[in-house]
Amino acid sequence: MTRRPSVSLKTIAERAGVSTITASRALRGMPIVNEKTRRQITEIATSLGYVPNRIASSLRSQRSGLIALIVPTVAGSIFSETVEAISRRLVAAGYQTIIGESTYDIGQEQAVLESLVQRRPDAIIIAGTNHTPATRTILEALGIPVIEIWELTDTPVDSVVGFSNFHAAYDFTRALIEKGYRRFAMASGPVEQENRASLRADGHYKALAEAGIDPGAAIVIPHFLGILHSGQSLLAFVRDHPEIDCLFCTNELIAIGATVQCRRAGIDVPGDIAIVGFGDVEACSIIEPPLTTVHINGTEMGRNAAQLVLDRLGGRGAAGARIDVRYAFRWRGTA
Amino acid sequence: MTRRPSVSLKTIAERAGVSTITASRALRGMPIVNEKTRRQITEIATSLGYVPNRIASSLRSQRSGLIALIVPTVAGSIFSETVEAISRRLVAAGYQTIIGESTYDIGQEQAVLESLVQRRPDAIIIAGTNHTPATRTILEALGIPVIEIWELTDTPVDSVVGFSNFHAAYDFTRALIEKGYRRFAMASGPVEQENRASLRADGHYKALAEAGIDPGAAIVIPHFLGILHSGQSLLAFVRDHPEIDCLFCTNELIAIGATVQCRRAGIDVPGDIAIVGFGDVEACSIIEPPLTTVHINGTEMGRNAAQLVLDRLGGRGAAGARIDVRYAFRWRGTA
DNA sequence: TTGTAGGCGTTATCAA
DNA sequence: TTGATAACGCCTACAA
Repeated sequence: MTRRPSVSLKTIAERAGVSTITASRALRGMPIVNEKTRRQITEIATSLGYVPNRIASSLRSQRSGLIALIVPTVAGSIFSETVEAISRRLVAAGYQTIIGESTYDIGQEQAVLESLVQRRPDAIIIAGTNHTPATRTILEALGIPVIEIWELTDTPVDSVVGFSNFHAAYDFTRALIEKGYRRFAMASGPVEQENRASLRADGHYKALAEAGIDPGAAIVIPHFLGILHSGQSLLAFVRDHPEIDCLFCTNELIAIGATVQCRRAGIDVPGDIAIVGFGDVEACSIIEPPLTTVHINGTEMGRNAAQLVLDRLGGRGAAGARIDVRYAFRWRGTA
Repeated sequence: MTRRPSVSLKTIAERAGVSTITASRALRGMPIVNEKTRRQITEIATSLGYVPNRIASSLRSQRSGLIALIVPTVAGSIFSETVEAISRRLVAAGYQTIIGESTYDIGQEQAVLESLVQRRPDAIIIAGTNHTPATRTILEALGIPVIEIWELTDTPVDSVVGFSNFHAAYDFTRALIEKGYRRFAMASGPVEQENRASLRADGHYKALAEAGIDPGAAIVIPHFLGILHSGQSLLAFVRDHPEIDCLFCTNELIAIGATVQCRRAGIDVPGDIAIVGFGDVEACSIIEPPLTTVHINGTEMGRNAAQLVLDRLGGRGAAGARIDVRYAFRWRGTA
């Protein structure tokens, strides 16, 4: 670990006999620099192992090259497709994403935002459309592109890329009713703060109410419980409610856990009980039987969000964009 | 999007009738500041919506509060446990991780490193111990803590937290031989650059050679193919090699794909063929039958790596740490 | 307990 | 095509 006397533009400029600004221009590939000069400067920079200081650059240019991304969690694969898609595209354009986790809590979301904002990101991508008033104030005051994702709204802070969780659940439930299911129960993550789980629950219940069907029992599964542990709770729940013919889960991890544990306990899915999820991570397709669920295109959301950011930062496009990536039902083996 | 005339320490200091350095000290909670003064400054800062500029702070203090983390990919859940554990711990200590993806390529790893290093991270955590010479040079010249993870080595750049991929595969294969398997084949991701797949393959083959067992056929599955697609290739491979009694996979995703597709094709696992994986993502436990595999503790690696970083940055601990998180066999249903 | 002076490394701006 | 100057916002070092 050699503590190298760090080489800066000044060092290079001195050796090349030019001013620092010329060295800067040369290394940034600005065309106004004489080719011979540039070559010489580049060579010196290389031989000295020069590493540009993006911190200084950010401070002076007022552009950090950072994009803040806030999601509930990066664990568990639900959001990781989106995160991956966003990072890939932004990295290709020379940006670095900095990720914050709200842990499904808008208070924590605000704390995370306040922390990320100190690094002066050039844009923000944030999951969800329901935030604390303070969060909204901050987002609006920032004066940078803000893209909300994983939901739609008519009153975004700026732009939004997502789908209607409410309508997806509503439509899906209607389709299930049409299939003949009548005795529903719901399994969900914590329903609060107008989060995705609550919007999905609302859509589900609305469809049931319209059809005059009893909402049935409900069970709440804590976040981060793990698929098989969730499944154990759900198995107990299902056993306590033998009348259920369709267990509606507001996320796919819960549904996978329920399916696997019911099967292992000798309950026939979908024979004895149908189980459906919401969201379509890869694990949905590998269990037996594969899960019937609502497919959400996390990658497409990520790509669109990143593209919006790039457009805005490139001076193209305006605030107020609204992209609906829709959803699709995957009728597989569990219903 | 109000373009607020940004409020800096200077603004606050002026309103409070103190110098900027006093405002700085007050807001950083330095105890030497008079309590009354601090309260006043804090109030002004809050009312003005002051957001500290970490870029300026980083530049002046020479500490960015950034930890660079380089992994092959964050998709696919293999490394996400580790990433998650690292981020959680570092965030709690006030650091932000910036992630780079090497896409399983040491050339790309170098490119990513060169990019991240421009942001002057306070430490680096990097997966793997085999790097390009240039990468190693850069890491050594940086003069900051460097933690290599997901492998062990006697010649780390600095410190290392991992396990021996070679020995894990070697031991696992010996255990499989003891179980009675004799006709092996191997399925692996690209084997190159002394990566984890190649180290695991080496360990496997060494154990076979010592037992005088034929290495058998081998198939390479490209990265990022997807579990079920990989499984299709593997199903075809298995059908072409009916003599195999144990398919040794160098990662668990491949093994899951093989198991699922074989089962669906009516091949009995483990009756007709045993299938084993390496690594233990959650998906291993939800398939039928659940996968026999080598359990790797990604979370523990992450926690340890993060802790090493914090110790070093806190002035505790020294370079040269070596933490072996070991591995364990999980005998489940596929072998 | 508070303040002065200056610089971290880069780039915007204006001038030549 | 190149350069001089200054400034981005903060914090280190030293002084009072």
